[in-house]
Amino acid sequence: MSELLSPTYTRADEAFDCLQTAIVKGELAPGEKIGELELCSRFDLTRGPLREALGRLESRGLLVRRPHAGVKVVSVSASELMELYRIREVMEGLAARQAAERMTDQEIADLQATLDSHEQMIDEAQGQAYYQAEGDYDFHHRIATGSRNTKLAQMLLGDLYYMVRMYRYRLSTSTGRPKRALGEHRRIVEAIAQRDGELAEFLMKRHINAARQNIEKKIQEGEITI
Amino acid sequence: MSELLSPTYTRADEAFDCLQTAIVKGELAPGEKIGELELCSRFDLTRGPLREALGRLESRGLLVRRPHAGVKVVSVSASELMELYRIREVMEGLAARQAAERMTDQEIADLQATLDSHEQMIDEAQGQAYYQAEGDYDFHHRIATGSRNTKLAQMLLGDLYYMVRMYRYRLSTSTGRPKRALGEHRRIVEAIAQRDGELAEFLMKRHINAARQNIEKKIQEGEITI
DNA sequence: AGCGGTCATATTGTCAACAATATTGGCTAA
DNA sequence: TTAGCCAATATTGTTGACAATATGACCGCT
Repeated sequence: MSELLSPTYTRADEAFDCLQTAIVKGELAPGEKIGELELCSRFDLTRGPLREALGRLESRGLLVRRPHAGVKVVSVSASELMELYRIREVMEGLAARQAAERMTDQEIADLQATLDSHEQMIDEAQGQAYYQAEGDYDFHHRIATGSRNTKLAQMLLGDLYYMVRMYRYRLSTSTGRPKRALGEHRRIVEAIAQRDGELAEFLMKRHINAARQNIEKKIQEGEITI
Repeated sequence: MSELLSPTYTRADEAFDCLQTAIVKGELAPGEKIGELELCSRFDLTRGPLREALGRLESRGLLVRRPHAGVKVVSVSASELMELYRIREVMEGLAARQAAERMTDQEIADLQATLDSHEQMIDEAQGQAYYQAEGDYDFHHRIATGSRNTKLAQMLLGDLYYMVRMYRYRLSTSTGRPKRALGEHRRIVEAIAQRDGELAEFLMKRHINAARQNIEKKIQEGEITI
């Protein structure tokens, strides 16, 4: 974790980042009860900053605390994961619409460039899953910030994406349809480039809906289990 | 603040609630730099729990902290308030749709009953603004929880509503259109009662959009200032 | 007079000891 | 043998003191 990004990076920030990535990467198993002192020794922290970080993480819904009883990583059911995608659908739809209205030409050009590099990675077919997952994350990240809607970006980047990524890591599965997803990305960017917010919203909603159905199918077929 | 609601109500919880309501009610002015020790003496707390609460509040976007520099209540511009309504539009639209699919008949009956009592309060015309504001909050609150979408309800009740209410208090203005809003509420509940999720979503989005336009107009006319 | 640098101060960040409470194991009695 | 209760223990919640840093004033220089 880069201690040098911000000139003043407090221990609490460090604790927050460490715990968040640990939870997302599955190093802290969901449902597992975990003690404060154990966390302290593990991440070389003291309890003060740790507790402050725990408060933040609880507020974001990544873990739950019961007074005097300890803290455990939140465990979300398959149906709850589907609910997350429903939320993403409407919120990212809005983000796409506002991005179409507000992104600069430069940002749109950059976005198209990243799609090109994503395509190249997929064609080279090495480490597909990883690159596709990161590429997908990168794409949605840019749309969210491009919406110029501070709170919207904050909610997407700070809340939803971390929970979704948590499952990406645990399932260690990308969408499983990289080419198709890339095509959908391209059409969304096209709509944004044409400043057609309504179309961008529609396409984004359909894109996320497709991803949700894809995962739902896999769960029902028993390919993946939560 | 009721210390008896939860059997174990920690100081940090107390601090969190106190500060949140103080911010929402405008007792802590936006932009105002405020010291920790001042907050401690004001709410009779010690710095440990206070800092934990500050972390939570920062995570929720109600205040910002700069290391070694202090904490100040977030100040949101008029345009940012409008952005909040855009988010509400899509999220509460989703909530209404899912509520139509999932609320129990009993819950729907209760919802209709609350609308009746709201109507009565408005007709009696005493303390219109207050009751209408509370009634409106109550209505949207029930829809959010009725969606059975945990994360959605959490984001609406825990994040957005507090920020919106913050402005309600500061402007000390309800929507200014109680009768009309009540009629819109009724039509939404009708759609929910008929289990017509699509219609409920449409009506809810239009309802919030109307509220947004109403506030936007008032701001442009200079009736209210932020 | 205006500007830059330095230092004192006050405030925040951090830490370690103390108090309060939930859990767990054992014990007793039915 | 099992159910319920009680106490010991370990963990969390809280507190006050210590260290580090940003702010603001003062002074000297240009």
